[in-house]
Amino acid sequence: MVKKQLIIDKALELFAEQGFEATSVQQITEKCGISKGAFYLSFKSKGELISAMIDHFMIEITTRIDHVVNNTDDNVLLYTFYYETFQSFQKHSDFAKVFIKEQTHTIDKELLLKISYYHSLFEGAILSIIERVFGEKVKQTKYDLLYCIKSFIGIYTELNLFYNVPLDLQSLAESFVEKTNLLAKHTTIPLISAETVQSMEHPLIEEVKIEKLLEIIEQTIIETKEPIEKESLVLLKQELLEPALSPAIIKGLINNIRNNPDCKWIAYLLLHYFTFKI
Amino acid sequence: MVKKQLIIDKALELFAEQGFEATSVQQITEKCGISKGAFYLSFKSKGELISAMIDHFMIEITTRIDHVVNNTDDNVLLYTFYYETFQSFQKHSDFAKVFIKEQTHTIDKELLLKISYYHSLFEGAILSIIERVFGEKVKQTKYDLLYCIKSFIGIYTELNLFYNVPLDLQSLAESFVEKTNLLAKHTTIPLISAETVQSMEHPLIEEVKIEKLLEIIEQTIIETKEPIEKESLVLLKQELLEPALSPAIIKGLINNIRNNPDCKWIAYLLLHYFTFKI
DNA sequence: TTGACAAATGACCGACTAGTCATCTAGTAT
DNA sequence: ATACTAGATGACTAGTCGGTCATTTGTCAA
Repeated sequence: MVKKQLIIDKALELFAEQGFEATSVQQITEKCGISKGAFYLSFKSKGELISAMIDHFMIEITTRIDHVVNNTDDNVLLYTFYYETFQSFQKHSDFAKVFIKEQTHTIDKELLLKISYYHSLFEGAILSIIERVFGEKVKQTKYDLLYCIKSFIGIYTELNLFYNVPLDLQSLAESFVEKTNLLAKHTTIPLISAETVQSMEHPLIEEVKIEKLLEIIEQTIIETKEPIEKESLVLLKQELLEPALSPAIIKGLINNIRNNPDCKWIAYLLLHYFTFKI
Repeated sequence: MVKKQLIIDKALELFAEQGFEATSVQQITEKCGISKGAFYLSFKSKGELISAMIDHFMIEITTRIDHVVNNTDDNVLLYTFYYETFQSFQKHSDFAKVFIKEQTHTIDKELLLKISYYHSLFEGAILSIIERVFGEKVKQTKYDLLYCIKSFIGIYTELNLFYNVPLDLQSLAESFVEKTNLLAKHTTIPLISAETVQSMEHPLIEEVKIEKLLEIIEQTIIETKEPIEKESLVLLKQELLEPALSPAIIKGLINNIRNNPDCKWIAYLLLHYFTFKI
């Protein structure tokens, strides 16, 4: 669907300037050079466009960071994480702007749920990095670190996306690594405990259930042309229903699909599903 | 004007939930139990209400933090600053929510200017604290520190205002003081230089000019009943036009007016005007 | 050339918005 | 009792919004 992508692209430009609410469907269709009716042939509603847009970019960003982090040595992990995150945000800067602006501003409950889902994935990634890099040493202060890392990324966001400050991403990442290490090594007064995090009024995030996963896979099997991807998906679906294959084979099958844009989200979900399982 | 205050209070509740745009004048008047017409007797427009609201609370918060900071020893300055800031935000939590949510979201240029004006006052306060506490030692990294302190406050904001996490403000402030000291003492890789800050695309903030100051003072002289305040204002106005009095007398006159709610903003502006001058 | 079908259009709908203004009301002074 | 006035009202205007749908257009095969 090339039309869908056109609408997402043009709408994103407008959203970045004006926000969701202030941007009308009319403005979007004018920028696309299509009629208002044509918009509703691609999306059921304005909300569905926003939802699709968030999925599109967050899948892109999440899978990329995840892949890089999973294939990096512990000693440069923190640096790589910062660097790749900044890279991702820079690449999709319009989207990043919108996402940050709207996260506190949206009223729509389903959208909020979606946003907090991706946020929790991001937090999970940071926590696993903290555990890999610092381990037991930061047992008391790992949530402190989590929030500090998040707010360091926030500094980058503010400077780069909202004030257009030219920044060297490498020295930026280095600087944040230094700060993170300092805080990890010397912090004695914990700020946020595990209980504090528990007590937070998080919106209930639906676990990615196996049924949902199967549904996505089936849909993709139908749409995919490539035979290797198709067969891999069929086998992986079989594995979800009836575990039989060895970890190496599973890993291989996931690797078969992870470079296909239509499959990378499935690859991400399956990877996390099986690592948790095994 | 008790009606004006009623509208500000009720509107703030709605803004905190829904934001400026999503809240209609109708909703506000319904919540106040007044007619739509009555709203426009108190405010020229919806925008003027928002503007007045921001002034009302930011003057409150700014003057309070400024006063506390100016009357605190260097050795507990950082702690006191964090603590008082959190206190202020907690006290005006609805406003804080709105202010944070809307700062990236507003399109209205005049409003943006107002918001960045108060932001720059806040940044100025933090910078002067950094200089007092750490002095020359953080020459290279003082802007790093500025942004870290700002983002620490952002952590508090996120936890307390948006996730309603119960927090002990004292240990929170202690924890942030420790983190700030760590970063100040050991950071070797600067992130943000003075040039970086210069290059930021700040909206042009109008200096508070002497004419504007005189205007506000004259207006307040007319409105004020208290004879001491009135006379102090008259003398201070004279001093602005023709410097004659000694610093001690000026300080005394400012002290005369700074506890009066209608005058505290003038007190703040004059204090900064004269310390810069002398 | 015709018929069939999908793609695209934009006039239209009901619901909402900020802001206005002729009208009304309650309190005071004479 | 009368006249005046400041405050309050809500129907109203002019406009925007998201979304719909009867109609038109373009593209095929027969």
